[in-house]
Amino acid sequence: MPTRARPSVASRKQPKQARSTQLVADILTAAAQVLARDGAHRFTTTRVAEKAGVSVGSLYQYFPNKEAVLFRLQHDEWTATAALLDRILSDAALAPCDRLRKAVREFFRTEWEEARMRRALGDAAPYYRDTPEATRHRQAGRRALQAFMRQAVPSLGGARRAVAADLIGMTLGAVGKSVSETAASPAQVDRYARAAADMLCAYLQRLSA
Amino acid sequence: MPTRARPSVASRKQPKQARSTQLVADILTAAAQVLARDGAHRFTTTRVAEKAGVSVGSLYQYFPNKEAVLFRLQHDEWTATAALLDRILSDAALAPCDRLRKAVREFFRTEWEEARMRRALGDAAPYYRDTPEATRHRQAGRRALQAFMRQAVPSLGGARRAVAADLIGMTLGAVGKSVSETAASPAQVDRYARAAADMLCAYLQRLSA
DNA sequence: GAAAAATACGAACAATCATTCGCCTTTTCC
DNA sequence: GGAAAAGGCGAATGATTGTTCGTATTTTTC
Repeated sequence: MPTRARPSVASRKQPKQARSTQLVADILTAAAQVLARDGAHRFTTTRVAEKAGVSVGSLYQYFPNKEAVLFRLQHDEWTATAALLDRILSDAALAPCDRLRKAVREFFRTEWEEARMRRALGDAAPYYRDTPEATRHRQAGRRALQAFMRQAVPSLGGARRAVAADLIGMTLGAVGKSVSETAASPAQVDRYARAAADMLCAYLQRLSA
Repeated sequence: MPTRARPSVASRKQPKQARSTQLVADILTAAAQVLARDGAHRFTTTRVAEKAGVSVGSLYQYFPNKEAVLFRLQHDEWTATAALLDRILSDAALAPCDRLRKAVREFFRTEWEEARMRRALGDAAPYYRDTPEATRHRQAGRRALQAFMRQAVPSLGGARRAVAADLIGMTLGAVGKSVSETAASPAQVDRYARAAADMLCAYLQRLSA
């Protein structure tokens, strides 16, 4: 696995014509399929290009390196997940605890549905984990959860609230990952989601008391 | 990264003389150092052998492949962690909740102290994750936690108790990992440990109610 | 002390992969 | 319609790595 200079994971150049836009889309679709089918271990640019019906050279015209493809996939996942959680957690029509319930359930479900690709993306994390873009995503997630916590436990001091928000975020992400790798059926996913929600709600109530 | 036939991760042959026993020990020490220093990405048998002051050929006399070295490292970690948690969680002198507190604190601390190697071992998980030995370890962990839960919430039905035990296990492991990768100081580790213990205890009490 | 068993060695082999670059084709723009 | 820009191609390159195997050394056995 040769490692050369790392031009970050930013895009190399923007597609300007319709066919190149399609080409990038094809590459991303193929990348997701290769990741799910062959695993992070066998995720190679050649294989992705082949699956997409495209040449390797073309791939490198829009992605500076392999990491960039993986990061783009993860980026899209993060964006979708962030939108989902943001929508649920800021829904003032529901009590904080109910929002959490709903968030856990929806999140666990989507994680489980794409379990194979998520797992492979997790395995590939070392490739993109430490990029500035990844850090920015994590920060955005933290802020969203802290905003939620301000509504859920307004009486709690800022420092302790921040720790609690981090803990909930970690639990959501980490347990979600565990569940999606462990659970065998949607029913089982829901059982774990219910249990996790019970736990988080119990924690929330203890914090407000 | 060539992948050939996989002779599992079992030992290839047992050292019979003193010098070979020492050689295996040197290899494992070197492996831990290489993992911590260079990361899973650059963990190669050649590098390990070099660091150990030993030839690659010798390494392959006692380990069937690279995975086996990694698995052995993880195996030793698991064994130590299991002993630690078992000891704490079965200490009848403490209330269940206090055992959990102590377990979380101790576990988070040891995770954090070896953060670099743990993270790299986590990155290397795809190499050994699906071996029967790994499954056996996970099963043992589950059983220990279920035994604890029988004492902590005896009134709860078996099925729900099993789900709760799994959830606590996932939370402990997954959040511990997150914390060890995130926390910057022992004080911060303890803050997270306290918060996680609060959460788990609140859950335990809700379950008994 | 000599044959046998165990150990140790490390150059060589066989894959695999990320990435480039010279060349050709298609689209855009005037 | 033709020049220029954008897109597309894929064999070749340069590295790295996991693992083997023939040979040399050390220890054990009798």
